[in-house]
This record gives sequence, structure tokens and C-alpha cells, in this order.
Amino acid sequence: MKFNRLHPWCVDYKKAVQIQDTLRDLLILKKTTGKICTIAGADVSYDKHSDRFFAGVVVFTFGKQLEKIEESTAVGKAGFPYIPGLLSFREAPILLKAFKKLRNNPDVILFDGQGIAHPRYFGLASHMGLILDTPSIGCAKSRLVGEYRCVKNIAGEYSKLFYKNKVVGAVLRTKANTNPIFVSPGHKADLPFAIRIALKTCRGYRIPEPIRHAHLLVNKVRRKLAIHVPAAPVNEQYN
DNA sequence: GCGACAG
DNA sequence: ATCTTGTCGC
Repeated sequence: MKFNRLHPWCVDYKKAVQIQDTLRDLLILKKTTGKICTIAGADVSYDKHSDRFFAGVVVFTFGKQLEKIEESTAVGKAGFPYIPGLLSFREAPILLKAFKKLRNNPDVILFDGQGIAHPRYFGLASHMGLILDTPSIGCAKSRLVGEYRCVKNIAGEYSKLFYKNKVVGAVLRTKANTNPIFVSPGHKADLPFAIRIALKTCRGYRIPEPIRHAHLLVNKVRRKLAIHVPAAPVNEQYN
């Protein structure tokens, strides 16, 4: 799939913040009209020993049945440290490498990170959605910013996530007796749409299927490509 | 200065 | 994210 190069990735932290403040104003926070036929999930795994990333994208048909129709992976070195609020500068380059190999153009993409529930309203899902010019939704497993009331322990229940007096997302219970996930619009999406899509793609697990399968995929690739260091000889104890 | 802090 | 075994609960 094609995407726009909006800026270089090799920037300093201050420049990264400026880029976020600029690109944020390009986001469209309204649901895009049109039927959704395919939906993708993306995830990244990190190997600290080789300082490498394993990225994966899985595309599903969207309907009563979710059917896997394509998957794509990429491997590469990490080029930016993890800094809360700047995650996209760390993970987007390797994710884009995987998206570039994708033959399908998914109608919606789910990311394992925040959308606009971010200090500058521009999390990973927003950044990726903008570059790929595709509706995107952030589905994070924990909170970055914002306050919320506890969510009823019933699948489908949610609480609005407030940040600086604005609703930036929802804390969504995708399954009973399980911690909720943090859903927020990325690009070309509004909150009701984000919540609806996240819930419709859950199949008995806490994490929506597209992201869950992308996670399984990157771990599979990681095991396969792991650099096997020869086992250290076992030193027998004498005396 | 202190605490918080997606992956 | 990663390091990691067993274990408690629906």
C-alpha cells in the first residue's frame, strides 16, 4: 500500500514534538462514509539483544465473520528510543515498511497505541492513519493521558476518557473480568465509530482480533529469526 | 523539584 | 516492549 512521506524520521526530540503539533491539525476527526469491507491490525515486537523490531500487519474481511486475507511483516533496527508521547517516531518506520508490502488497502486500521488520547492529540494511530491516508483507531492496553470513571464489569461498557476537559477516547470493557482497553480515534474516525469497530472485532479476547493476530504474527517471526547465541558451556563444579 | 509515563 | 514460573480464579 502507498503512503505519503510527511517528514524525515531522523529528528531530535524537540523537532518530533514540533512535527506532532503541526500534523495534528491535518487530522480529520469525523467518520469517513463508505462501507467497510476490510480491516487491518498492526503490532510490533522488540528484541533488545539485537535492537531489532519485528512488525506485522494482518488484514481481515470485516463482517459477521472475520476472515484473514493477508499478512505482511518487516524486520529492522530501532532508530529512536522509547519516549512516552513520541512512540510513533520509534515504531512508525518499521510499521510503514510492513505496510508498504501490503497488497490490500484496508478500509480501517487498528493500532496498539493511542490515537488522539495523547499529550498533543497525535498518538501512533493518528500518525500512521495520516501517513497512510486511512481511517485508523488506537487500541492501547494502558493509559497515556486522561482521567476516567471506572467501567462497569460488562463487555461493551465504557467510560469516556477526558483530557484537559475534552473527550479524547473511551475506556472500553471488551470482555468481563478483564482490564478495559483505551480506544481513541486516530484519523478519519470519531469516537462512536472507534468504539463500534473495536467491539465488533473482538472475539472473546480482550484485544480486538486484528491486533491480537498481528501480535501473534510478530512473535512467530521473532522466534523464527531469533539470533541464537551458542549456549555457554556448563561449568562443572569441582572440589 | 516530584510524579506520571502508549510500546 | 522485555525479563520470566507458577499459580489463582472464572
